[in-house]
Amino acid sequence: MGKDKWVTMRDVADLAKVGTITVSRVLRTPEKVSEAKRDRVQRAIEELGYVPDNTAGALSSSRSRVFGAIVSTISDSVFASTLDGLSGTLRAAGFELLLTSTAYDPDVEEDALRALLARRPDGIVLTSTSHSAGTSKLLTSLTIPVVEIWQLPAAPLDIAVGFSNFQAGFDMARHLIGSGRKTIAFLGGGGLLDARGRRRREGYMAALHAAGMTPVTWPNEDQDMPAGIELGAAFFDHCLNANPHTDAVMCVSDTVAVGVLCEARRRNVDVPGALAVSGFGGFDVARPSGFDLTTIEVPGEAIGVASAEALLDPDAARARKVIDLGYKLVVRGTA
Amino acid sequence: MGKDKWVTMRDVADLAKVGTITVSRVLRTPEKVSEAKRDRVQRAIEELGYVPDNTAGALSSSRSRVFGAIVSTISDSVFASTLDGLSGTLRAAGFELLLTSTAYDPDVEEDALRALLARRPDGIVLTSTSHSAGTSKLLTSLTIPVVEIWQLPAAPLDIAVGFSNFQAGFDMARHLIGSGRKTIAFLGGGGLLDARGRRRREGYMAALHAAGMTPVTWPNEDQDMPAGIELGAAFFDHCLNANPHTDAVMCVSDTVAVGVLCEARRRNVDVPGALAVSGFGGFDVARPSGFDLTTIEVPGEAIGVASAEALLDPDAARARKVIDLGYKLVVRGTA
DNA sequence: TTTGATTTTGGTATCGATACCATACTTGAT
DNA sequence: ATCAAGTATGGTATCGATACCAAAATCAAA
Repeated sequence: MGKDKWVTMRDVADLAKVGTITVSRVLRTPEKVSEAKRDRVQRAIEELGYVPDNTAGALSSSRSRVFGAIVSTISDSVFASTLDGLSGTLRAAGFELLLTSTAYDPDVEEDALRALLARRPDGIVLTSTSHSAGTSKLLTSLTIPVVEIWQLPAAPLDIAVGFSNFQAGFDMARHLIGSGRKTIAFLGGGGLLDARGRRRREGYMAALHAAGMTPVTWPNEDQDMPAGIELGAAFFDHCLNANPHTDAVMCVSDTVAVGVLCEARRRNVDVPGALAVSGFGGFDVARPSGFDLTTIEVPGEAIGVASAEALLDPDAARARKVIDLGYKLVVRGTA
Repeated sequence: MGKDKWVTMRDVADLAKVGTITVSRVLRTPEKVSEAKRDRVQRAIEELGYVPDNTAGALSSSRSRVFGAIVSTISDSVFASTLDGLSGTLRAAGFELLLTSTAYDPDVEEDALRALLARRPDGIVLTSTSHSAGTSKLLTSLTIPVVEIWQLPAAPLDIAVGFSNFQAGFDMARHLIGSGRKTIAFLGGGGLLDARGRRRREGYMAALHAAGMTPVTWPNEDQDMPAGIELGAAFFDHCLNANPHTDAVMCVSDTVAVGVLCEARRRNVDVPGALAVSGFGGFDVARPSGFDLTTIEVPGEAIGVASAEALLDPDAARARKVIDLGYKLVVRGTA
C-alpha cells in the first residue's frame, strides 16, 4: 500500500478529458498530439502536480532509463570526476545513474551486480577488470551494453573506455630515463587491489628493462601499507635509505607524490636536483600553482562522458570496441 | 519489447512446481516456506539463473527499495566519503542509491528532483539548503523521508544530519585569537554557491566581532575566483600584500590551505611563526605526515552512515529531527 | 477420531504506465 | 460532393511482481 496516493496518469487524463495514452504521448512524443489537447494535458499536469511513475513505465516498456555503475570506491577522487561526467551526461539525456561501491571486494561485486540487474538497467559501467566466475557468467549473458572504464582490457567484455595504464607508466619511465636519471624507483602500485596502478608499474618495469636498468619497487607485496600522502613520506625510510643513489621516484599517484615532496622539503632534499618526482592523475594537487608536479594527466571526466555516450549509443561504441582516450605527460618542475 | 527474455518468477515457479507467490516468499520471507519447497525453489532459481525484477516489485508493493541523492558535485572529496558511507550502508540493507549531481545549479536541482521522484524512491538525501520555490513545494508534499546533510538548517524540511558550519568557523577563529594572532583573514567561502563555506565564514566573522577585531575576507563577491590550491596561492597577492600585518589565515578548505602553505614556502614565509594557517575538512592532505595542517576534522563518512540509518528508520530519526555529528578541531603544526 | 487452531499454499486482482491495434477525424485531390 | 491517404485518439491487453483473501494441509488437544 502506498503511504499516500500519487497522482496517476489516469487522474491527469480525466481532468484533461483525454485518454491516458494521450497523456503518455504528451510526455514522450508531444509532436504527435494536437496543440489543443497538448495544452489541456499540460495544464492538467501542472494543476495536479503530476510526476510520472517510471517504475510502471519501465515494466511495460522494458526500458528502465537507468544505468548502473559499480565502482570500487567513490572516495577516490579520480573516479569522482568520471562519475560527475557520467551522471551529468546521462541526466542530460533523461537517464539516471544507479551507483554502487564494492569497497574493492570481489564478493561484494557479484552481489552488487545482482542487485543492479534486479533493477533492469539499460546498461552497466564497471571500474574493475578482474571479475569472479559468477560475475563473468552474469555479465556475458547480458544483452545490455557493458562498459569497462579506466583501463583497456586485452579482451573487453563488450565496450571499454579508458587509456593504457601500462603505456602511461612506460612513457613516464622513458621520460625520466631520457632526462638522465640513473636510479629510478617506483612507489606504490603493489597492492593486489589496484589493477590500474599495477599496470602502470608494469609499464615502468618494462621501460627499465628495455634500458638495461634495474627496477626498484616498493612496497611489493600487498603488505597493507598506508596509502596516499603517508606512503610518500614512508618512502624515504624504506627506499631511499636503502639505496642512497636513488635519484628519481615515480609515484603511483599524485597524492603519493605530494607525500614525497613534503618529506623531501622537510629533509632538505633538493627536488628536482637530487631527486626527481613524478605523479599520476593530474587532479587538484598536481596543478601548476600547487606543487608544480610532473605528472600524467588523465581525462577523468572525459572518460565519464565517453562512457555515457557509449551507453546511450551502444552500437556505435561497439563498432569501436575499445575507446582509447589517451593521457598527457605533463612535464613541470619536479622531474 | 524486451531485447531478450529474462527468466521470470513464473518460470521458476513452474520448474519448482509451486505457485509464483511461493517463489516470492522464498526470496523475501524464507522462514514462512516449508523447507522442502524452499529447496526446490532455490534449486530452480539457481538452475535458471533467475534475477528478480525489482521494477515490477516496486510497482506492486509501491516500495522501490531505492533511495535518491542529489549532490552538488561528486568531485568534491568531502561528499565522496559521505556517499561511500551512504551507499555502503544502504546496500548492506538491500537498498540502492540513485545518484544525481546538479553542478550547483538550482534549476537543475528541480529537474533532478522530478527525475528522482519519477523513480518513486523510498527516501531522498539532499546536500543543498537553498531550494527553488518549485523544489520546496515538491519536497513538502512528500511523505517519504527527506534528509538534508552536511549542515544543520534552522528549520529542517524533515531530517537533518550534519554539524554546525557556523560553530566550526567560530571555534577555529576563537582558537586563533586565543593563540595570540592579531590580524586574522578568512580565505574563500565568498561564493554564493557554497552555502556551507559561507556559514563557516559567518562563524569566523562573529568570533572576530565578539573579540573586537576586524574581519578581513577574500574574495568577497562571487567573482569566479580559482578554487582549491590556486586560490591559496593567489591569496598572497591580493590579501597579504594589501595588509602585511596579517599573521593568520583561516581557509575555507584544506585544499585552499595547502595552496597557502605551498606559496608560503616558496616565499620563505615562516609558518606558523609569521603566519598561522588553518584548514577545514580533515581529509587526505591534512593528515599528520602530509602538511601537519591545523584543521577542522569533519565526520564525512559518518554523515553518510547516519543518513542511511535515518532513511532506513525515519521514525526514529524524525524523533530527533536534527542529528548533530559534531566536528573536531585538530591543532597541529600550522596554527 | 474429531475438532479447532495454526501454518502453508495458491488464485486472482492490482500497481501505473506503454504497445498494439482499431477507429474517428482531417486534409487534399478529383 | 466523394474518396483515398494520412493523422489524431482511445480501448484493451500486457509487463512481472506483490497484496489480499481463501483454501488446503498440518498439528495439537480433547
